[in-house]
Amino acid sequence: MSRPREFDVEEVLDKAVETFWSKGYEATSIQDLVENMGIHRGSLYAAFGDKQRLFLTVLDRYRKVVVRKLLDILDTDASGKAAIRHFFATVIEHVITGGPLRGCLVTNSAVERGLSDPDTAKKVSLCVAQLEDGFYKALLRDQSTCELDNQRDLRALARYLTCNLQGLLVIGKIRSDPLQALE
Amino acid sequence: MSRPREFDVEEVLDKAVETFWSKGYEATSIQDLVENMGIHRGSLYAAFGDKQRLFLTVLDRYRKVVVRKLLDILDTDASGKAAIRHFFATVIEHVITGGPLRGCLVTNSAVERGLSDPDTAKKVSLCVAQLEDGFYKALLRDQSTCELDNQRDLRALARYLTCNLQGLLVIGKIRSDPLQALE
DNA sequence: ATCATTCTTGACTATTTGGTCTAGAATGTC
DNA sequence: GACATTCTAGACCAAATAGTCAAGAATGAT
Repeated sequence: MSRPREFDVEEVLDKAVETFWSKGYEATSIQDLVENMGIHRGSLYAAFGDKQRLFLTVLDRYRKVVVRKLLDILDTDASGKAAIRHFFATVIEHVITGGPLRGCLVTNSAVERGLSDPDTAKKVSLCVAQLEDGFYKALLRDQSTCELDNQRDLRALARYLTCNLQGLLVIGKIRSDPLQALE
Repeated sequence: MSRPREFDVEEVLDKAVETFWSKGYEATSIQDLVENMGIHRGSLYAAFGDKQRLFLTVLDRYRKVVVRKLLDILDTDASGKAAIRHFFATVIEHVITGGPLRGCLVTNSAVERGLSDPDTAKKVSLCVAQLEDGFYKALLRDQSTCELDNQRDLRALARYLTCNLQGLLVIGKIRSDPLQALE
């Protein structure tokens, strides 16, 4: 009935993820997005709305792709301890090899925009809550197999791990040699 | 010999600290600074140079005032454990009562500008290194009084605490109820 | 093949950005 | 009090910003 889009939405969205991830929200101009996404201004606005809406869509995409992949590591048959160990090893690998120390889009967005934009804050909170829940469920497995003391407050432990994760992602942006930051 | 400044440099610098702290580098316009610092455009440029140089000066000021105050907590006669406990209690209090969840200027700057501006990265690294060293020295006290096992790698422990601090500051920006984030 | 639809394209606009400059006022020294 | 100096004040500028729009091209349904 009409002319179809010439670009793949998810494909260019991934380019937008990369751009915001590397530069942050404020430092990314529409021009940057146009160039990196490889589509023209008009198409961008037609397909994704304004910068703010695109950014929120980008956050969703990041959660569905990057965060999801991490959550899958925790959601396994292995022991919680092993899963959590694997999780952090992957994050560190991710931070190290993810090109120029760009950290994590969620963490970056929390710090840069969490205060000024409630919509961003909400999406960031969702990601963080999902991670915390992933830790919690992993810990629960260990408690059910008596690998973990029944008295331990798993919610507190999960929050503790989430906090450590955020710290690691910040340190990862500071230290050029991330191995130094490890232990 | 010449007309003296009508404003106190440190006083208006503190206003600049507040502004960058609350809004971040990119989101802060010269106009914001002019309004918040209460001096006029020309005076601002004459006294502090351009935006980038002002920001670096602001980082120094923050380190000398805010970070210094925190370091003093660690540098005490009390046991390392007590000092570190006091330290984190203060940080949390600081994050909670510091107005609208603005976190820590160093952490914020690390995330927002660490990648794109080497000068900022350097100043951020200095702050983080100072904090790590503060932890290290506190731990060293406990090792000398045999409160802490001689076998422990204090440098690793200090880095671990530094990482936790960063995580706490990020979580503090996300959670509207910081007590939730505590344990 | 025609037509309605929706795409792409790039020029366009109003606003805001960081930064400069000139004019005039206030000061300390002589 | 006169002068050199350095302040304040705010108009000014070029460039970049986010976002719009109109014209033409490509498509699918008929």
